[in-house]
Amino acid sequence: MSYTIGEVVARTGLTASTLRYYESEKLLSPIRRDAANRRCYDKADMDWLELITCLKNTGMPIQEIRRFVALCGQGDKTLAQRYDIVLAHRQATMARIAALQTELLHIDRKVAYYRDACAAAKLAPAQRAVDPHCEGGAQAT
Amino acid sequence: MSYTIGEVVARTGLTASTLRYYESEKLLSPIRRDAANRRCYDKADMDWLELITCLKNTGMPIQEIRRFVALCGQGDKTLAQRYDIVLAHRQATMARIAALQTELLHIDRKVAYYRDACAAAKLAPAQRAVDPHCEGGAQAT
DNA sequence: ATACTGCTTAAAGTATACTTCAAGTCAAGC
DNA sequence: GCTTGACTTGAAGTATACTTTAAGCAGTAT
Repeated sequence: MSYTIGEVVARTGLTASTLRYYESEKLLSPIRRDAANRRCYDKADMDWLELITCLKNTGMPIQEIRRFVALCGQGDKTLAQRYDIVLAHRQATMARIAALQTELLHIDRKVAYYRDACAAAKLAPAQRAVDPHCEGGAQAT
Repeated sequence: MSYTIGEVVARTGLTASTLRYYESEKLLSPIRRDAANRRCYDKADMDWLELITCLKNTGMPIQEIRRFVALCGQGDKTLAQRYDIVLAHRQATMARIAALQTELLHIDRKVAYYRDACAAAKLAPAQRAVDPHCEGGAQAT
């Protein structure tokens, strides 16, 4: 069983151009073709796509994904290298999550600030200074 | 008390070019200059930089940061709009964290797979098939 | 005086990741 | 037979976010 590029578009949300681009960039091995030279994506291709999407979504650049995929094509002698890559990528992803959580606290403070400021503005309209480039007089940044 | 662009570079880790770029893109209001036309960043500028960096790090595009900053310069009449922006951005950031955590599970499985595969390869070297573009025969993607 | 360091500008260049375009092929439906 | 729609290609174009370049100025060290 296999899928046309249109079906893969429908299933993955990627565009056909992106799928061809990934193939041209060797993120995917050359996709099998039917008699009319149209791409036939099989289950294994879909699995690769899912992995590529995961790595891409977690911030791995195309170049490094390509490097990883290339190592996968070279057999068991590259297992250790691939292990190093996924391990480092897990660390990077955890670090990214932790960083976002820290930044989220900053954003939370902004949300609280504006919630209060909006409430105050409704109670006392036109009572506040207009300070160019600053959200208010005594703001906690 | 204020800082030269070099001091800001040292404190923030941004480059001088980036600082000038942010100013030219109106993410910062025009920075005050000394007698020799050199930029003097004051505490308020540093606070803005921190906020901009937070928004940028959490994936807000320059264009939207500029829009937010512009609203900040228009006084209390834009408080509600600014509240909407930071609220939406908090949602987006939480969604991003959740998505990363889901992807992390996928990566964790890869790490476990390679850990085992490396161990197995050491015990039984050269016993495994070389399958182009696939990490092994019975792999759980 | 001169060289050096740190800053200034506008404009052009770069990296990443696609996206769009133009022209063409193929199979199916009318 | 002819149109339509989904696909094909290589090449050029786009968006974002900077970075680099070239030329020059101000203040300090020798």
